[in-house]
Amino acid sequence: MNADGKETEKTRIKPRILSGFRDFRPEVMIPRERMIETAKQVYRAYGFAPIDTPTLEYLDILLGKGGDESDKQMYRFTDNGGREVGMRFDLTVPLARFVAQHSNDLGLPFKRYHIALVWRGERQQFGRYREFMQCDFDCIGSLHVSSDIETALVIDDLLHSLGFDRFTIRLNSRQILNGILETVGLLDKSVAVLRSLDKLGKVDRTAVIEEMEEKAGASRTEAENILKLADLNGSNQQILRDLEPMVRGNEVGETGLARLHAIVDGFEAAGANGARIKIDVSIARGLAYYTGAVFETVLDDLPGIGSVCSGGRYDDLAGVYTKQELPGIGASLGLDRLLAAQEKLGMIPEVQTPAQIFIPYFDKTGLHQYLKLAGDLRRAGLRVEVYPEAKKLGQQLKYADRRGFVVAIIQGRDEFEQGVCQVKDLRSGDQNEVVTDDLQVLVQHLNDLLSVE
RNA sequence: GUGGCUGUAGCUCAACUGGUCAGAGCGCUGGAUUGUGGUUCCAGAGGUUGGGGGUUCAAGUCCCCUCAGCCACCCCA
Repeated sequence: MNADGKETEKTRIKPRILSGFRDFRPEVMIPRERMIETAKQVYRAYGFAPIDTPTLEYLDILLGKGGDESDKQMYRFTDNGGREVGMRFDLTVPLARFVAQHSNDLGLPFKRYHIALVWRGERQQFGRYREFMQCDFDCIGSLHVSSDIETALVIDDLLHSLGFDRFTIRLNSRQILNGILETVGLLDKSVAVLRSLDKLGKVDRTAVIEEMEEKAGASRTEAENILKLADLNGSNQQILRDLEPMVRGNEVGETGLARLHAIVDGFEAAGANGARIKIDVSIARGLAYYTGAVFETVLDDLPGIGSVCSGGRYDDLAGVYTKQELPGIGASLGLDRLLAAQEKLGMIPEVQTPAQIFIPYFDKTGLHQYLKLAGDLRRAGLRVEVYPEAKKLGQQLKYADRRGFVVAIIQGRDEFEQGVCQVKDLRSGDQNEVVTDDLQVLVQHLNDLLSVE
């Protein structure tokens, strides 16, 4: 303000953020952190160990690993030292570099999880952003189908632990697809063919055939033969039976079929719900490096959001970085898509505070006692906030209510004199007087209240 | 990256064919005799109509550019 009482002329920068990038307020960050924490717990439960890698890598490390598209979508620039660098667009390529660089120290098989941001210069859409978080888990160094089964189990476990009940893990095998393409004579066009095949869910049959003719140079008969795959229907066992004649005599195809069988059987044998996994021969996954099983997970209630957890097996993760052959399998949880889904499905409670217990700063002279009580309760494992000002009690309770605190502990002059406190359940409004000289009693009472959902 | 639709207070929206059109509800802040929230009542703050330019006597309302959001393609978490 100047002498006239008017605001001084000043060039203000309008606060704004880049398209496709986001700010996170507490009410979205709280469920976000919870989801990350849940994913970590699941990964750890299977023995996956955490790693991290730089967001920036030398450009040649990243280029050409995920196909032309990922090259195009990659954020890249020349750094201040004149180096060509890129921001990672997934966590698999950095993993490859990481394992190639440290394989001597890591030992195989190596199981890791990696939760971090990745960047893709793509148009934003619902559930799709330019900066988003991936939660990868991979097992490097084993060819055994056991890790394929485990991958399916982890996906199942993840979705379950995140509170989703209605979802389908779609399973397919690149080996089967390649086997069939080989017998048809289109193996060299596999990428284009599979890309078209992948669209079957969205586009109609004739459009897919036309695209195969156009982009992959397939004949109409060849295209139609491939599309027979999509006609396969029914139970997993039924599809497996139907596939058998289609791959017979082709080594790759037969191997793929046998492995698919083993995954389905192993999934159920481990105690998971077999109905949750569904062989779908039309899913191919765009990524070029998959060579075996491929997974894709769709929420039954929100299929439009796309896959929320996908991955697959690759023979040679790090061939461009090292002579050592490193086969592996893994998948990536789409945290941002799942959060968008939870939001849309009303699975996210509106809470703006991570604390449960609220202590109003009620009696002006009681600050030390409030702080002491809060400290005691925190040491007992509770999350507690003391209001920072001695405002009117009603206003403080209003604040607590809005933020979503569960319990308020009210103490004024009377309570201090009597050695008690009022424990108020902010959801029901019920209030009980509890003695404060025995902390255990109070903590027990609070835990009882908090355990009620 | 390409194409389409949209853009008014923090949020959801209103304002006839360009002319008191800058509003409502919710939210927010404060109050309704000094120890109790989520109900009610009162008051207040808050927008140069995303930004810039143009047409016009006059634009939120028409045109262009730009930014952002949504949708489709591409691709994918």
